[in-house]
Amino acid sequence: MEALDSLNPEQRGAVLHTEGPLLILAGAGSGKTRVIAHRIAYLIRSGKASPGQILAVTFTNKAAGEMRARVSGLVGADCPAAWISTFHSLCARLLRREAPAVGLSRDFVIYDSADQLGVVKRALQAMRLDDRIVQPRAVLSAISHAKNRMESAADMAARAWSYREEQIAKVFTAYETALSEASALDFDDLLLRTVQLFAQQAVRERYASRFRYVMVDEYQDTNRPQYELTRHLAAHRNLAVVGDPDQSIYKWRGADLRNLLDFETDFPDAVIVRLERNYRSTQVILDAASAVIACNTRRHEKRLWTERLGGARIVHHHAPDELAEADFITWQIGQALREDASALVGVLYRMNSQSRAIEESLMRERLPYRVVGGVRFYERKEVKDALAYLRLLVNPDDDVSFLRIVNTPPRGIGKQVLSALEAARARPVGAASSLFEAPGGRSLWSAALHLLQERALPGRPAAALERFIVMMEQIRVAAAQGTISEIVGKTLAISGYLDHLRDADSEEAESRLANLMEFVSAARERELNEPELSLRAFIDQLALLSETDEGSGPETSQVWLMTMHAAKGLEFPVVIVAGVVEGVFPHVHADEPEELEEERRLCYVAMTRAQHALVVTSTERRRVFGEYQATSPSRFLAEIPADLIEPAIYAPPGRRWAPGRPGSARRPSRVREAVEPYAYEDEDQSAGAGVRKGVRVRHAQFGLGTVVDVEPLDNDTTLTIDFVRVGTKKIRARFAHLEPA
DNA sequence: ATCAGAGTGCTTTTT
DNA sequence: GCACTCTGAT
Repeated sequence: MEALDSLNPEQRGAVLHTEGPLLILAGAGSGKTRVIAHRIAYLIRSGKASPGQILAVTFTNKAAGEMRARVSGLVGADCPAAWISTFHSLCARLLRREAPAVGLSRDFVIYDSADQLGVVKRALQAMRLDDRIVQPRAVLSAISHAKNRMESAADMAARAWSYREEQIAKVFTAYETALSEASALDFDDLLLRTVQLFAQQAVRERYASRFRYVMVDEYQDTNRPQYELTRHLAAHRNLAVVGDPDQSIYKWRGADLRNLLDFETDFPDAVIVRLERNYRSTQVILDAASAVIACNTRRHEKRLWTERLGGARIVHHHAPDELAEADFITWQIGQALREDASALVGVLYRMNSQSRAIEESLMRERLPYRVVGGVRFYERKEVKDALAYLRLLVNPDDDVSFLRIVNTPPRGIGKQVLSALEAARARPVGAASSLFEAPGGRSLWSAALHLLQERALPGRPAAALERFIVMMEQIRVAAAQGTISEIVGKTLAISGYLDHLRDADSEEAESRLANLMEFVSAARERELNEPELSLRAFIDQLALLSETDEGSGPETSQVWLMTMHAAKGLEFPVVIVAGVVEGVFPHVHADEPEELEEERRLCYVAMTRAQHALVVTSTERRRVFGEYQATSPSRFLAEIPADLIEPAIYAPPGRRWAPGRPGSARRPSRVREAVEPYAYEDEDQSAGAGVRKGVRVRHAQFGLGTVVDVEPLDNDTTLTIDFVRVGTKKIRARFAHLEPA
């Protein structure tokens, strides 16, 4: 067990305490992933459990993948038998096995938010409700909230106190009917149905002996169904949960901090381990983040410490607008990369819409970057279309997929046919008439079969519909054998999708074709990694991919753009937090004290992602809905102790638009390229040692100057230099790379 | 059936 | 400023 020597005493305690309930309160950067990995490895190597008896639940699939890799490294072998996954993937897997036990078809599909939105919109139409008064998104969020509280549509109807709420409850009912008729589950259903499954004692006992040791990460962000599921899974009480109350940022999604805070009440004999030593950030970053989070009133005092004393001060830049802000960020990234060609920079923002300006600036400078989240690959139209064919193949009742592709590419099936299908579906239908008839018989697919059988349609539409049905049967035959990538390829060919795009012969079609090829490659890659992967499991995986799992841009890229939420669990040597202004961060919508505290926790999460350097930016004004709006620096900036933050030394490249000459956009000036990189803390500590008042120096960016003041700082020196060209500047000696002149 | 153009409402955060 | 929907022309 020599591997345990590398752990500190608290971490080791958490690893070795295997029997009975354990609560690990892990501060940011305290090595909790390491602890969980070691714990799993320890359970296996000590013979306490076989890999198949271990269940570890993480927040994202990516985190699960990392965990798995770490465990393999420690154990010295792959452990595919160990269940390491997200709550949602776990539930999907369990339900695929046990579906009939809760009256569910094994062929259920998983509806993502776009699919859900489609269902709600159709329900609103059917109910003749104006979607301007009852917005689909609002309905969806009300439904999700209800499900998070484990309330049904009937519960919602019962407690409705306004006309609007009654309407929403009705849509909820219609939504549930639609999903059940399509044999579909939404994300929340995955959890709820699994909880329902585990209400059966036999199931509970079976899995309690199967999963002898259960671990749950990010426990502060679990919601009610996840909590119940955890209790069910850990009936044997060998449960270890890991969390940090200060990093709870998903209350809006139903997360309940009480799950973590009440752990001791739930398990009075729980052992508590506190991990307070931080291995990630410098003291400066930690002190700043701690000062900010300390402004929250409802919280337990916690002291994080590190041996990395000192560190560079946090850099703040206040830009005129979000375009100038983006240019500064690009410049700052250039600095960091020139200093360390292999550095990683995380650019974090409050909302996805902020990425555009930054992306454009990075593109202008040809700096490769990767966007995590936002418009994802698997949300592209063509990829969703391809997926819809596959989903309909697996489950013909999937109405959302049916509607998506029945006339894509165009095959003469329009409004007429569709309303005939809707009408036919509303009527009770006779006995099953085909292999493809679903048991429920109320889906659009079965309605189509009926209309054809009863010759209830005029000739031309009937022929078109029949061609579609025959085509799907052809795809089904073709898909009966071959690998997943081959099935995808055949599907796209037989459906006429590829031909349709080739005929279009436009740039857009070209890129769609490329994306589809990419999709086939992705399928190929997956089937190579996982030879036993079924088409159904493949589809499930894609539905459950999370924001952090996929992103656009090369995996190897050194600049990562993402929301602060998506950054949870990640770390970067350099972190830039953009748009730190009132209204954006904290968001305007966060007006309740509770919500404001959650924003502050988000700020804490963002700041503690940084290892060496933290840069924050704000703006004088920015565009909101295309209109300029004045903005002021966020209150969070004022909460950072003044001695830990300093203004950026940055010479803006001048006006983006030359006055009076519209259209003459100037690229940021060339001067930038001559700028010397700045250093990290492990860089030469003696820099600036020979610099004294009155000495003439040369700075790469500012040129010649005279030192007018020298102030010692933790382990660096602040120099005040009077430059010939740009006037007096305050500069950190270690970063300045000054030359004697 | 499909396209182009006009009009509208909206942006938190995500499994 | 954009993505989405609706409308009317082909």
